[in-house]
Amino acid sequence: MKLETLNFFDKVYEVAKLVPYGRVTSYGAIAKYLGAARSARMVGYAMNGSGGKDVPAHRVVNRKGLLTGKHHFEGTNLMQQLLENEGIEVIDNQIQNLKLVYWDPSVEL
DNA sequence: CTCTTGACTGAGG
DNA sequence: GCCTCAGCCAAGA
Repeated sequence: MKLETLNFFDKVYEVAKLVPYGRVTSYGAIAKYLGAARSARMVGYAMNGSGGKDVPAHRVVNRKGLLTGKHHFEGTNLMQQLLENEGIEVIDNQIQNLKLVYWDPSVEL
């Protein structure tokens, strides 16, 4: 594929796919890793197109570990279910022990 | 080109 | 720690 095909959105998908099982990261962390630290919002915006792709969007939350994007999933608790299925404790859209499951691409990679 | 939108974030009170 | 405000920037109309 051409480099030009790797748009901001596509890069977001690539990084999202790199998130390990049972871990989560933030929009800002991904943005920073892509060199667009100020474009955290675009990361989330990009995830709109993650549907139909192999992107584990449920592993991407905001910096507080809050499932702000759960409304973009089918059910009302699908995102939380997926996370809990990976061993991540989630209570009321809030990830517990965030530090333990947090994964920062700009650090881990 | 301009204006709006948004799954965010950091700073200030 | 919580709430509010403003800046950020790419995409779509």
